Amino acid sequence: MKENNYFQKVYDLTRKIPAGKVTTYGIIATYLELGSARMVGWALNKSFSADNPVPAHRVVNRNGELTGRNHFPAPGMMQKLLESEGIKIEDNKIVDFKKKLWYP
DNA sequence: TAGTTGACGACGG
DNA sequence: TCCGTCGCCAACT
Repeated sequence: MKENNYFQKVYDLTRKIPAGKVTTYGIIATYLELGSARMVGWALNKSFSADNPVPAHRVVNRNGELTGRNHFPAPGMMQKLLESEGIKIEDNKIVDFKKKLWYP
């Protein structure tokens, strides 16, 4: 049952991100017309309490930095998951970020 | 009820 | 080019 809550939209969009791709808070915020990228981060923060798992590790900030990894159960989990999907991480940043970037 | 916080982004100096 | 500040809007205390 989908609700029109804005975090539900974020969850839904985030789940649509294909493996091996990533997107940014700004893109999601703009696409969903949230008005501010902070809302996206907040929604994902609550995603840990959501029933459905959300691949929040595929969402990074506009620099391609894994700023959200500190909010994961394990700090290294985010990088590990991304590497498992073929995304290389270097110094907490995504290598070839532009190539890995996914647009809704 | 009001104030503060927050996984960010854009702009100015 | 790098650092600092302001703005977004909703949720939490």
